[in-house]
Amino acid sequence: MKDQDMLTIKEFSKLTCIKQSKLRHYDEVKLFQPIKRGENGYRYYSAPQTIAVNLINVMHNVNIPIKKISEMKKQKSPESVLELLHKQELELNRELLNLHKAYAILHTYCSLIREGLLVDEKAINSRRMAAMPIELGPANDFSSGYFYDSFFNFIGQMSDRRIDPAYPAGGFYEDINAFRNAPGRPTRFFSVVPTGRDIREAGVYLVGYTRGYYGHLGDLPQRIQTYAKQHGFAFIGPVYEMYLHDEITVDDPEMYLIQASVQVKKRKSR
Amino acid sequence: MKDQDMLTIKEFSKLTCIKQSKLRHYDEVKLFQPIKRGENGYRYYSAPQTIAVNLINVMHNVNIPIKKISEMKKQKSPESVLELLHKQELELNRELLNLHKAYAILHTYCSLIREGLLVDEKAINSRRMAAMPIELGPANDFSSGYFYDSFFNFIGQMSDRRIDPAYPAGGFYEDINAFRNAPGRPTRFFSVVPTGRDIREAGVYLVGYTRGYYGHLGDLPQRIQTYAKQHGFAFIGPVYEMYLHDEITVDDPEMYLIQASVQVKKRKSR
DNA sequence: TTGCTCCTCACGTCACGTGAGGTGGC
DNA sequence: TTGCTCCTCACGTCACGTGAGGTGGC
Repeated sequence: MKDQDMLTIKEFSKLTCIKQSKLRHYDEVKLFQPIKRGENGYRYYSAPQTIAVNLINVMHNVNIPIKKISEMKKQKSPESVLELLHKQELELNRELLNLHKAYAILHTYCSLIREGLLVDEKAINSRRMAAMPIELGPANDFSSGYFYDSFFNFIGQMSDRRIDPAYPAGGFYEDINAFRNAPGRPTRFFSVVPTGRDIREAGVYLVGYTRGYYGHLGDLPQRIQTYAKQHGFAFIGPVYEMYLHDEITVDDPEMYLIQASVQVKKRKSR
Repeated sequence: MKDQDMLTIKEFSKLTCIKQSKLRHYDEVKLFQPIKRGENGYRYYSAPQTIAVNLINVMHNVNIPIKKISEMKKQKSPESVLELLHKQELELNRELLNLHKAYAILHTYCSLIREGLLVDEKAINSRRMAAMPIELGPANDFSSGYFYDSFFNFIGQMSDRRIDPAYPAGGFYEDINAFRNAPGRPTRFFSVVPTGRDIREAGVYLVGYTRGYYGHLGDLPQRIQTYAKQHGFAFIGPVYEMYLHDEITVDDPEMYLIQASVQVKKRKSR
């Protein structure tokens, strides 16, 4: 016989939006149990239990392991529950920061890929670019003959500075000469990270593209220089090398899409 | 023989901060594989692989299932990757909102519990209270004789208004008479939710406490009235009933900590 | 030889989800 | 009897983590 005050698992599930299988599991591991079992084994829940199970479910949804929540229920006291909840508040804050970071990483990748899709890769062109925060790594030293020593050194430094290695990386050449003399061997590496302490200034840039494997810039430096000469541009400051499409988005390593950008000004006409 | 350019699983794991067991698992399910296997079965990774695995790991950390990421790698093209990443951006946004909500819920509970710990439960006292956002439910109808019908109706309404049922609930009495005449049978229920459209106004309140099960207010209404009379307070507006400690924090149902608050003003002395 | 790293099973674990097969009340 | 709900196994799954037992290079 069902009591007026009692709810079957179906009713309780509907009221709390928690699946029956989850409620049975909660019962089995003693995280949250019905107040009564019928003679036929039926689970019966009471109305006020919705309050408790809702909070338990929230805690569980934010990845507090069942064992921790169970402990809380055993050590039930305002002080201990407060302590656990407060810890979880702090933990949640950390998680939120992590998710924001992950969001920024995905967003940055999206921007690069999208830009790559819009590009006319044959042409050099000049255009205004907005400022872009980056984080510059240490000066590279390729004397070991092993390119990736420098790259690993860069990754290590970024890690020391608490910058996630998943942010897209690029190459920084201190000026057009460095770029022309050793394309693919940047003066430094940089991360494209919103919280970066450095910046690619806003301004008018010459922007060119090429396809090729990491560091294989082909004739891009020459094409940029020729264009500048023909159109009366003088170079200002560093050259930035970025991979709009790389092994994430393209199968053939020779088809990665590389962008080089360098700030320019109009040469005074005589 | 190890190639100069190649990294063992240990080195690669250290560089990427991904555990060896995780890398082996990624290999097994073909999510991410070393570029080469030695004759002895050793896994060898290349330096540029750190870039790809970092993004994969980020995606995986934000709960994109391995199968989805694998699909992406099979259907590799800028357009399809962009689509997936963009979808995940939106998904992440939803998740962030959920976590913020969970944070708000935990935070609200912490506040209530903490307040309960500081309380002198015997005494009535008057003090300034800050404004508190709440969301009022529909008017209760207890004529069915079954108390929880009203409560379920309230929960249903909150759910319709997209308010998480895990926020602490309380009772709202339209005035002191409703409170005195039917303690435990509030005019409405309310949720303590930061985004609530209603408000418990800032002002001077008489605040009293009692211990008991949900709705068992004992002599609290009388104690509040007596205090008001003795100290020359007149009541303004509704009475709010809240559970600072409930089944989450206290074992014995008779020891739940109930708070009642009602705004007052000084009666003019004659 | 000792230490260190690597390997492959195989099994454990966590929190359920999913049938299969059977019961019980209107 | 039909439909619906409930139950208990038992097994599957997902993403690893954890040994056990063995190999291979300096």
